Order: sequence, then C-alpha cells, then structure tokens
Amino acid sequence: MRTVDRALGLLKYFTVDSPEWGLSDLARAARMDKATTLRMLQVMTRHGFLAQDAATRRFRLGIAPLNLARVREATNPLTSVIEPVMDAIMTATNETTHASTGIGTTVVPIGVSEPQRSTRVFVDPSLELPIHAAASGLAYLAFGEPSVLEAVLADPDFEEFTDDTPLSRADVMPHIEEARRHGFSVADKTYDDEVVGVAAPFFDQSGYAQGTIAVATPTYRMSEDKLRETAQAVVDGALEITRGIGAEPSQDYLKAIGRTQTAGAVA
Amino acid sequence: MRTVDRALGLLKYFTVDSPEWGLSDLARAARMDKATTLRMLQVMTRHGFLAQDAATRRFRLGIAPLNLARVREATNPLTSVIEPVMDAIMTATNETTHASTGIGTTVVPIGVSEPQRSTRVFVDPSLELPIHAAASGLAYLAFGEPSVLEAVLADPDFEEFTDDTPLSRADVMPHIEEARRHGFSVADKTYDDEVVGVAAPFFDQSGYAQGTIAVATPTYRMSEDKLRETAQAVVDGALEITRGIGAEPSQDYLKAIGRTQTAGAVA
DNA sequence: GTATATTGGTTCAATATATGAACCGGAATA
DNA sequence: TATTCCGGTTCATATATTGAACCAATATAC
Repeated sequence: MRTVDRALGLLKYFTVDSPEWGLSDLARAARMDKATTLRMLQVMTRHGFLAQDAATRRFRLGIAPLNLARVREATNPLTSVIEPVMDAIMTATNETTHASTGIGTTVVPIGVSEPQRSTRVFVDPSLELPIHAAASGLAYLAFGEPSVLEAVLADPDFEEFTDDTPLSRADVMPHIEEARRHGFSVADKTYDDEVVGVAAPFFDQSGYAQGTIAVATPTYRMSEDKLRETAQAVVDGALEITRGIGAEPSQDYLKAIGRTQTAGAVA
Repeated sequence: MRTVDRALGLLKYFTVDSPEWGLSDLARAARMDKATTLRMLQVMTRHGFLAQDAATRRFRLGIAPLNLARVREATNPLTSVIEPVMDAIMTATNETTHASTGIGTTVVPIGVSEPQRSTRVFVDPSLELPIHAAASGLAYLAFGEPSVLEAVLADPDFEEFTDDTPLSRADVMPHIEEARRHGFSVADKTYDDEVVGVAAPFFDQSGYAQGTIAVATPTYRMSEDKLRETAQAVVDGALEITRGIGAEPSQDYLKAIGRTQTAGAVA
C-alpha cells in the first residue's frame, strides 16, 4: 500500500499558495521519481482528484473532492454546523476565528471567519498548521487520540518559528497539560510573535477530539480579560459544535471546563 | 498504479444512499479481497479520506475532501460561480435544477437547487448520473473530449431505465448529434418515464465541456413552449458559468446556439 | 542565434510490492 | 449449543511498481 500512501501524499502539495504543479517540480518536492510521480498524477487525474491544464501541462486539484465533500456533508454535516458557530465567535470576539480538523498527525483548517476591521490576523485557509506551535494543534494533541500525541512526541522534528516555539517533548508537554487542565489551549507567541491563539477541541463519536475552533488575536490587543472572554467563547462554541454533530465531549473534558453532567456541583 | 486506481475506486461506493460500509460488505461490492480492501481503507483513513467508526468499525467519508475542496474553491472557484446561476435558473423555470461535472467517463452532480412546490423532480445529490440516459450525460458527451465519447460508445454496457433508454451506439448518436446541433440536450423519458431533462454544457480552459447544468421537469408539465424556455435558460446559464470560471465556449458551441462572436450575423 | 539545460513524457529489466487463501477469535444469529 | 457472520492477520506467491536512461520539444543562457 505504499503506492497508495505516496500517491495520496502528493495531494498535500496542492495548497492555496501553490495550487499548480508541473511534473518535475512536484517530483522534486516530493523526492520521488518523475516516472512514478507522473503515473500517480495520471491515475488521480483519471479519478478527478486532479486536473491537468491542457496548455501548460500543469496539474491542479480536480472536482472529485467537491463531490466527496458534498456527500459527506449531506450525510454527516460538519461545515454547516461549524460555520454559524465560527461566525458567532468571530462577532463576539471581533477577531479572526478558524476551525481545523486533525488528520492523523496533522491539523488542517476547514474554515476561516474574519472580522471587518483594519488589523486582524490572517490565517491561510489551506496551509497545514504546526501541530506543536499553533493553539489548534496543542488542543488537538491534548484531547485527541493518545497515539497521535505519542507519534508526534516520538519524532520531535519541530520547526522553530519564534523564541517561544516549543521544540522538545519537555517544551510541549506543559502546554498539553495546561490545555487538559483548562479545556482550551493558548499559543502565546509560539507560532508568531505578534499573535496569541486560543483554541478548544470539538469531539466526534469516538470521544476524542476531531478538530478545534480557535481565535487568533494580535498580541498587542490581548489582555487578561480578553483572554478569559476568548477562552469562554471558543469553549462554548466547541461544545456547541460537538453536540451539533451528534457527539458528546469526553468526561475529562467536561470536568476540565467545570461542567460535569453527572456531578450536580454547579446546580 | 493499479493499486492506486482500485483504492480511489473504492471511494465511489460512499454515496448519500450508502454513506457507511463495513469491510466485508465493501469488499464484496467491489469484488476485491478483504485483506486488500482493508489495507486500502486503512491508508485512505490515515490520509483523512475516510474515517472509521470506533464502535461499529464501519467506514465513512473523512474530512480530507473538505479541505481539498476548499483549496480548489479558493484558487479556482466553481461551486461559488455555479450556485447563483443554478438558483436563477431554478427560479426562472420553477423546476429542479442541478449542475454536474464530468470525471472521465462518469458524470456526477455537484449541486442541486429545488423549487418550493409540491411536485418536483428529486435528484439524488450524490448518485452518479447515467451518461447515456441523462440529459447531463448526453450534453457532456456531445461537447466533452472526443476520447470520452469514444470510450463510452466502445463499451456500450448501458443500463435500461425505460422503453426509450438508448442502448447502443446507434441509439445514442442521434441524441449527441441533436445536442451538437442545438447546443443543449434533451432526455425525454430516457432515464425516467416521468421526467424530461434539458442540459447545456459549460466549458473549461481546454475548450471541452467540463460539466453541465440541467433542469429536470415532470413530463406532464412539459410543453413545447416550456421546453423552449427551459433550453434558453440552461444555455444562458451555462454560458454565464463558462465565463464566470474564466473560460470560453468552443466555436462549435457558439455556432450551435447562434452566437458566434466573430460573425456579426445577429447584430 | 547557437548551445545548454529543463521540461513532460516513455521504455523495460530488476525487484520491491501487493495480493489473497487460509486462518484467528469474537459476536451475532439460528 | 452450533453455525455463520464479522473485522482483522499471516505469509508464500506472483504481479505490479519502480527508476535510470532515453526522447523530443521548449525555454533559458550566452
């Protein structure tokens, strides 16, 4: 199955930043043989995952994903549940809000909602997020399948974005533990010196985090009060999403945010 | 590349009607060995194209297609161009309107817009359309890449839906020629005894049809006048889509609908 | 305006890879 | 209680993938 694995891996190279690839370029980027790459691209093109420009011979994403996305959304809505929540959080915080889902050991955005103000954080709607440095990644690791956290920590080949980027297991774990304690993660200048990210996980039927919803605030605008409000907003929003897709958060999570159903402590 | 081909082929089984598959079931349906099927499903799951329910062990579509669809839409909008046009045609005709795109020798829906009236045609938003019997299929064959038409006609293994379903090359070609003459296709009871479909192709940069936009009308409601109006609506809509995605229709097509740019006959 | 490098694409022998029958243990079903 | 189904695993076999060398066509460099 190595072939299938590598072929699917090629799709990751098609992003908003580089939506088109020539054969040689892509083969080089993926460190694969040209002949092999071409054959894979052709098969995926035949299935509609890619399309080849007749003139330039370059490849770009095809329409098959659109169709699959529609089927998934029809039977198992996610985007339609997330969007209104994301918009509500954006309005409440007046900051860029984005949703991501974890796929294996990576975290990819599935939606962005931006406020109408002159200064705001820009989130590339297609670029993979650094799982060790972005708030979304940390929240996903904290509440996702334990094997994912283990896999990520086992090979800590972490890119350094700022002075505060966690670079080792010892750097990352405190963030994870903090997220587990509070029910949300904070990425204060770990990914970008000028940005504070706050993220909370939403869950699927498995009881592990499927993705996260996060708010990205310019550092200079962040305060203790604002952090509290933002955290509240993402935690509430994430809960709403979890329930909107017919799932329940883990007990651990409910405890962390102080809303255990069983214990009537709050009542 | 047979492996990749078969693995991607498995994704076709995930439709709105059967969004979930158990291993044995799917292997049987795809006529593949269980072990092979499982390995493919696992790889695709790892890449996020599928997700496995932890409890039932059944597979359903994952979130990776959502992400790819977003990237494609961000760099190469199609859905966002099609939707308003589709809605306008639906409003004008007051009938179910749907858009499809061709992928190789198949035609799959990418959008449906339904009128608010008690009787209307229902189009399953995920089921593949019969290329030989649906108006969309015929329009796609008429104006798509010639090799696609050849491939389809070479192996006329056509399902018979009604007494009027074209079943051979000799049955299909007149429909194709008619579509080429008029710039739109008509599927009068060829797919469903109670439905008349009218479809027009939209084009991509290659100059061949990328997909179609179609209106499905209950037979009893169809008249000569209504057919004329419907055809006009889909042809205009398809043109709008073609230009909306930055492409131009083929000269053949412009001639068929009597709007050659060069010849100022109409002016 | 000629030479060089790079492009997309093809070929074929070597071999790494996918395959599937038989097999598990467990859970429904009969 | 016996049988049939399920998801998943194993390992020898054979098939499909691989990639270096090659091609013609363009783009780039000089």
